[in-house]
Amino acid sequence: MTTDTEIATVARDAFGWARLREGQIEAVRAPIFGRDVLAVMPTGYGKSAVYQLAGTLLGGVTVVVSPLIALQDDQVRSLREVHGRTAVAINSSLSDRETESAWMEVGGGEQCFVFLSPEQLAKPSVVSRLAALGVSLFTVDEAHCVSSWGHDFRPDYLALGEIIEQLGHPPVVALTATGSGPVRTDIVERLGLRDPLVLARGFDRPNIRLEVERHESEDGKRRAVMRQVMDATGPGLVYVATRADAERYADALQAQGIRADAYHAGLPDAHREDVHNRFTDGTLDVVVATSAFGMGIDKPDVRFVVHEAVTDSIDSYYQEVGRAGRDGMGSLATLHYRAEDLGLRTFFASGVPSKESIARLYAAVKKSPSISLADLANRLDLSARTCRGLVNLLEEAELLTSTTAGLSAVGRRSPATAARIAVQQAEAQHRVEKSRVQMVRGYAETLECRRIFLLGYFGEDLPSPCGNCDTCSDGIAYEEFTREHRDDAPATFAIDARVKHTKWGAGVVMRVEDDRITVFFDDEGYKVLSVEAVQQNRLLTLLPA
DNA sequence: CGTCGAAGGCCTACGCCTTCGACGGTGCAGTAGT
Repeated sequence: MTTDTEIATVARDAFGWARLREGQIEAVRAPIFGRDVLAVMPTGYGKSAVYQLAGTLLGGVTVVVSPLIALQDDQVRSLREVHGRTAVAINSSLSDRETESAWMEVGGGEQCFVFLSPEQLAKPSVVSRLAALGVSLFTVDEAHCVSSWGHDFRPDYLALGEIIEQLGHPPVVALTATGSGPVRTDIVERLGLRDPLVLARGFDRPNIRLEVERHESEDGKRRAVMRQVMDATGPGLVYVATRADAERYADALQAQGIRADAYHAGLPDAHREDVHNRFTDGTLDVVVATSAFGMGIDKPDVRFVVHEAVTDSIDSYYQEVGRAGRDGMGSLATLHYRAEDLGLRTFFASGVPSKESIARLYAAVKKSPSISLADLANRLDLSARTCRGLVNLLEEAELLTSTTAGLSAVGRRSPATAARIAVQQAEAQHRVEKSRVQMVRGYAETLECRRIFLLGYFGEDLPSPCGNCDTCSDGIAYEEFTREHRDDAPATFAIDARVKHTKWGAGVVMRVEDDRITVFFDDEGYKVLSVEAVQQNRLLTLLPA
């Protein structure tokens, strides 16, 4: 185990870390031996150390793809100032001269970390520069963004797999703090990871108490949220669904003498930074935020995370909840649940592009094979982003391929047919997203132990009710648990089994209970089936793995 | 899909109700204009 010794030596000598966790060592070892790795580890576990050590050991250029410039700057500062490494972030905040000097530093011969956004990597000039230098390690930080943002919001995320190939597929390290089975599969597929080592560590956060409070009226919910935050002690986060709500609650809390402030993407950068800093240094107690507040927060003593509304998925919910109690001390996560709030999330999960726009784009590509994305956008008078989104959709529907040479159509279809297929593809994606919202409903309405439900969603089995959630405290969770673990439960499908449904096609068994079985279907998303119906009507057949 | 605010109706004056339309999240990059 020479390598483990080397890893430990570099950790100590170059970074000053006396001890590494077992998961970190395993994750570093993989790329050293040329193997891709997907590491799912909570913030604070030491994910950054994985690429920092692997990059140092491998030497040469380590690319780190990171979604936020602020995050990149933090990492660069830490690498340079604390650890004395060579590191640069290249993005639009740099002048032309600064960009050149940063590239000079990358090519300077020493081992170097280069932080880039996916948008930077979408530029051929950036990729060819990297290809000329040679890349030893390719890191994707916050890798769940590939899955959640790729389709429409930040489409350049979907091109990363192709970029990795263009760079000769150096070892890839993908890092994220969250990810259910389907999200992990999605990350592996989109990045084109080869036989990756998949590591998941430290999902259970037993010190966070889980609660759900149901509300009938909007007013009742508002009062309950206000009351809870006013009575709470210690720093905390309140997650809301809209910017207007963030400001409304922040104002109301301030009026009650609470040191609270709002945080959302509509506020000036300087103000956002100020809120972040005040929360970190303890002069601000409560941040009322949209989902914009999150990545990059590393405050150990957050005592509560209150959700004023549901999130778009359990993945997002657990990630936001995970910002509580990093110090291991008792903390509280409360979801204030109103069924009506699911509507907004379902709305965000809708919106299919028009058949006309797709047909036009497909026709244009057929007419000019090998057209570049930029030329295509120009010709159709679309924004680069809209164009990229449509191209991604067509690529996912296998109607277009994108190579270094440009775009070209696959097969010989009429624009109308292509549009019909692409719309079906988009609708399938939306069904999947809506089913993710429905799983949040499932969590909010479950009678069983909340933690068993959450960890089960992430593929981890908790052997007995946790004793630290509302359903456990009420005793309901134990009744459910006993009922579901009767000895006479009929044998069904195993977790992770690949199955085929008579109507919904192929899927993977996510969860098996006494009377229900949860399957994630490729084109439908999550579906909860009754075991009785499955058996009587032979709805599911086992597929070879 | 649901909520909120504006506008309009009611019909006697101020406020209450209904109806209708707008709006809702996440960030990069690059450009226009000071």
